Amino acid sequence: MEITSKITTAVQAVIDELYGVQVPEKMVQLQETRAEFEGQLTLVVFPFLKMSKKAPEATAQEIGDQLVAKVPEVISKFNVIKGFLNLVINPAQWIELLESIQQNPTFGFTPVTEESPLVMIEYSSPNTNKPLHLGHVRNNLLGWALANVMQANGNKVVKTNIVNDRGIHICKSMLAWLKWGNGETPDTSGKKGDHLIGDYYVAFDKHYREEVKELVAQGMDEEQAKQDAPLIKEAHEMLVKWEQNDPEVRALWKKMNEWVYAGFDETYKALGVSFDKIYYESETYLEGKEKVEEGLQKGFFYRREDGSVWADLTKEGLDEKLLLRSDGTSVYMTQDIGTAKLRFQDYPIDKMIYVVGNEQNYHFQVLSILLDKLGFKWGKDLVHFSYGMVELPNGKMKSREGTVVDADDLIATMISDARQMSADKVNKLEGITEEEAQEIARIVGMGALKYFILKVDARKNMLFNPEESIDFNGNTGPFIQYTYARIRSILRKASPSPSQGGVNLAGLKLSLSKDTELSDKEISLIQHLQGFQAAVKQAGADYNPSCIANYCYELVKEYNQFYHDFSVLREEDEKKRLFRIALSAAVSQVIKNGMGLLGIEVPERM
RNA sequence: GCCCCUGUAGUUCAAUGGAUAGAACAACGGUUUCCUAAACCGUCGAUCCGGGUUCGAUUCCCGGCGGGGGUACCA
Repeated sequence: MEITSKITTAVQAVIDELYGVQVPEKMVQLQETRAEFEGQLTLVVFPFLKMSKKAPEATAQEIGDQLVAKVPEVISKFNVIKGFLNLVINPAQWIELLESIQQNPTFGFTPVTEESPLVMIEYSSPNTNKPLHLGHVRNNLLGWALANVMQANGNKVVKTNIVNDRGIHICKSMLAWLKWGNGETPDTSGKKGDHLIGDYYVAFDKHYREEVKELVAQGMDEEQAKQDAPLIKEAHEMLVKWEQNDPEVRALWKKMNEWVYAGFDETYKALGVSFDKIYYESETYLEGKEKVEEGLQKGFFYRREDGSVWADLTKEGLDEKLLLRSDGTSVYMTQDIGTAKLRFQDYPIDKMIYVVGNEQNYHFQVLSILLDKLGFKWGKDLVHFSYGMVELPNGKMKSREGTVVDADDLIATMISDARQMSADKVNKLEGITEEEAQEIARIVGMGALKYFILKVDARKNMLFNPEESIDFNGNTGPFIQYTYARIRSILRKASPSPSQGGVNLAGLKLSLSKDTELSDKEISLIQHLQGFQAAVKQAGADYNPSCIANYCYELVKEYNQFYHDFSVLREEDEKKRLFRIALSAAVSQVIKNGMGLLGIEVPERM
């Protein structure tokens, strides 16, 4: 049992004995003691003053006395500062804790069992008319990390993606390609499929705006011109043909979407994300219509004179919401209902999490109510993991204004920057092959990008300045990766024989002496290691992967100080040396697992 | 108009209602015969404004001001 929870229980017992009150666990606030005071754990005694009817200092004193008397882990050197009781823990306890961490490769994780609830996480959900940009990158990284975090908290996780593969936007690209493409393909052009299609989407928009401009010049009202421009009319005709299953349009649609998927797959692979089940809007939107009709029959919704179908949510404090247009075609909401239906058929979902930007907050508020009405048991408690936008120094990213940060470009830049960075440090990695150097650059470059995004609280908007490249120093992914690589280097030297577990020390049993003398820094490190459990739990409870990033950073900072001030392999006292090797091994293991939750790899050397 | 989110050093980010609000970047200064200096140490520097609740407020509540988003036939 970990130390903090042991002490918590002890405090509850002491309060009961002293004051005859059974306090809830939450009232026992144990925090890490600040560095300037002696001790490792601090009890905040203010909540107990009403029971003790004594001054903070006196209350702290008597609780401290009782703890020392009752709990062997607490030694007598406790001190009281105002309302804070600083406890000193028996060093042997820390060594025991370290051993248990080091021998448990899944330390901090709750195992998934047959009985675990099933959580489905939807993320990514791209449109197939343009390549992925930085906003998608944030979505994908968050979705992936969140899935890992949920699994680490003992949930069965199904990762899913709903691809928006139909609609007017696709028709625009198709039309432009027909008009100006000359049969160009990814192969003939050498372009990635999603970029090729994106270029035609841009081309459509360019010509379309020219047409509108001309019509306005001829005296037409701008709104009217936007509707009457020949190109947009043609695109609409194409959409109608698509819905009518026109073979030619469908064939073209299929071909172009395949190009896009091939492009997306490359980007997904580079990002290191994947899905267990992919849904396509073209296959779900009709299901949504059915479900809406069903709701209409049951009287949840109503039809207006023009034929459109609506949900009245004024009782819930919201507005009325359109579910089917007057021409019978479906809207965004209809599709989400249809997708939900299919998902529910496919999986016994206990909880559904949608990773979608915060501009959709209202949409998901409504969706939750509608799904609940339609009888989805998880509808009411669906989680909209609502993340903030990535902003550029000049504001939002806008495709039309050409201010998007392309995902593929960014990835390539990060990797080549990382390569450059390590090339500047020539003496370090001598003897490695070109492939190894490139692989390290990939790991480090992606680590920098991923950490940059994931360390920020997902709910908040974040800023990305393309002028300033993402850092490799300071509070960054490479900082953490570097610490890992240094530890692995130590471990290789400590135990060079593969049969001893030269590369993987996790399974190696180092028998540590309980009476090894420990420094404050070493105890503090063990304490930080223990904190991994809490970080994982909090990340799960709050749906907040940034907890893990912040945790890793704190741990690594602590270790780097230790590394600087103490020698591991050159320590002459064997007890201490073994202890420090074990401590380093445990830190590297927790770094690897923590970064793994974020989808960030760690290199053996860099 | 109405609804939601948000406001912390020059900049980018932290802080379950707890001790003197932490980091990083930038700036300036220091550390290498020593396990990887992508490291370590130091200096400078911040809670938008006004009330309230509390032993204690960056955190919770109310009112301003600033920023972002949504708002019924776009997704």
